[in-house]
Amino acid sequence: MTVRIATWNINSVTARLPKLLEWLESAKPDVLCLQELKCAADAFPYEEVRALGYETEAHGNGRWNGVAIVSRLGFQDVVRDLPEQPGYLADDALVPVIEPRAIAATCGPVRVWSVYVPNGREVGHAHFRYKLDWLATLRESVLADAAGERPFAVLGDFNVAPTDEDVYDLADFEGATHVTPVERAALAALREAGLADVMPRPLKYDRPYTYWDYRQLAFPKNRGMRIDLVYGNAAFEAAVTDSYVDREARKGKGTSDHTPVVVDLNL
DNA sequence: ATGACCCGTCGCACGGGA
Repeated sequence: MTVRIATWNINSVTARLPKLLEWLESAKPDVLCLQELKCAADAFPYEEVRALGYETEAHGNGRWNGVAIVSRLGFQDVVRDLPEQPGYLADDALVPVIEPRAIAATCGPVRVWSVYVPNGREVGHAHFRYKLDWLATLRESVLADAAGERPFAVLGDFNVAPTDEDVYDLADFEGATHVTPVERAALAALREAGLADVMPRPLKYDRPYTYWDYRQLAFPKNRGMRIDLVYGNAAFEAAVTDSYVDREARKGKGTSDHTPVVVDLNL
């Protein structure tokens, strides 16, 4: 069977609902991993998505973060949060908060995690340490599936550009997060656990960027970053027939600042 | 063409995004 899997940081599923429905109808993914829902799980537009033939497992608590898996292949073994997922201790908080940044499910022949890795804010910030801890915990969480025979992938907004080629101008990122050796080492540790970076085709220009800032004409100027990634195990990678970044979804008004990454599989 | 930030919020600016 052919299976189409995609990931999209949608930057508010409420604000993006017309775009989401339009994209589901045109791209027809079998499984779509979403990040940055910015809504509570019970506020997800389940009915509108169901009308197009999809069920949803959502994990969110309101204002920030939030992840979901939308599937027309059903759900088994849904897991919310990474096992041992670290929380974030904000400056004015007494206890760390476990944020809704990860959800896993088996959909038909494939198991996926939809992840929204912490941003890190600034190198040296407590949020940066949180980001590294979070990625290390992600690695521990996927070891068994990564080594398994079943097609498996981690999809989402990793908030790390894996190589210098994955940002429009390295000089603009001097001292910034998303490109540091320690963040990239955390991705390398995921690959060493048995996951491969499934590289998508760009549909225009030479690099498959997935994010362009809203400001300063970043999209028309193609000042982008590749930070939305698909990390698949050997069985997943062997089944890939195509992968591309759907930059069309970034055009016009009322879009997310990220655009979907699509992977086609023959299983 | 894709055009100079956008999201949610007990807001009337601000934190967060990257």
